[in-house]
Amino acid sequence: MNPHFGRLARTLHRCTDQVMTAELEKMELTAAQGHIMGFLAHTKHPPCPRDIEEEFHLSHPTVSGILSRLEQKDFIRLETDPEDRRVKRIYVQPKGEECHDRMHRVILANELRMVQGFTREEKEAFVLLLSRAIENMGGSPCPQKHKEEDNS
Amino acid sequence: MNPHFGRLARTLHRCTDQVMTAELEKMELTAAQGHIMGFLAHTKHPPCPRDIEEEFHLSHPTVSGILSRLEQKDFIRLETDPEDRRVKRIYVQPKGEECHDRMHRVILANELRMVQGFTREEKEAFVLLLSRAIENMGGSPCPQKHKEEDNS
DNA sequence: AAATAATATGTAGCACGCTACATTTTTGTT
DNA sequence: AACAAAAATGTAGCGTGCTACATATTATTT
Repeated sequence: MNPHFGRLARTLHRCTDQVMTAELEKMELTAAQGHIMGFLAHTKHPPCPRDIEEEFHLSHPTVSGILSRLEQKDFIRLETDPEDRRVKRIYVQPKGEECHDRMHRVILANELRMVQGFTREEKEAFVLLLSRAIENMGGSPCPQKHKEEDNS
Repeated sequence: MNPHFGRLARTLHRCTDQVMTAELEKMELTAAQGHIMGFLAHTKHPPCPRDIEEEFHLSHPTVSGILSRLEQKDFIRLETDPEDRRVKRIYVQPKGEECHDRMHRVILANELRMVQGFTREEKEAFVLLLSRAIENMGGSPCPQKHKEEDNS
């Protein structure tokens, strides 16, 4: 019998995604946008789209789309870096700052809800099993770009 | 410090999805389409789109889209049920039958790959943890309708 | 210095997931 | 029988994910 791990992973993802999106609706944010805003809350130096790609293992067109929607809604502003005119810097706007706290609470609440009733050992096991499964499936969907290796 | 269960679930889903899609490419199928073809291989009575929705916990427009793409590519044929003209019956076409074996092998291979190196206990634990997490997040993204009696 | 490679981003086009609304057909009520 | 509710599917529109190709800028080689 096959336990359909793939299907379980997909279902879990979609459940959390929809719960999250529903809770963020009042903030005019989707789950994907919310996660990125959550990440932006902790960064000191304004990151570039590339940083988001690596943090979330997303392709650059995906990141590009989410960021431009966030910019349209005035959560962030994108500006070309004068130091290196290839990269754009992501500046969180006042509207973005305002939602950081709620954002964080929603993300945390969802994490807690997901492993509700799990013992500490089960949580740890879950993380490990998920990570190993991800590793088995090739790690990251979008290939790591410049991983500097020692080619002697 | 949160272990980002949500992010792990999403990453795992996307990894498996992409691996699967890559392997099915030569069959002109995507992962989503392949899973549905795999399901159709086991059904005796021609199912309706509604059955797919429940089996995979998908919304009906999603199923509708995938099925029409499968029909366009001649893997299946959709026909109105004369008994109840609201429902459509899904008939697997020759082209669909042909790929069942390969389909099955690819799905199985991916399941095995995902839990490669897992002990039997770990696999069982993984299924349980995933299922419990899904349950915590509300079970199924699309609300279960009503269960149907088996009268065949 | 000029050509080439690498890097960051933009755009087009598609699959798939959703909600919301519309349509058709059956079923249930009155 | 007429009307309303339920059920299955269709359609529109959007967000998110991808690949493939294009562009701009910087870094490297020659």
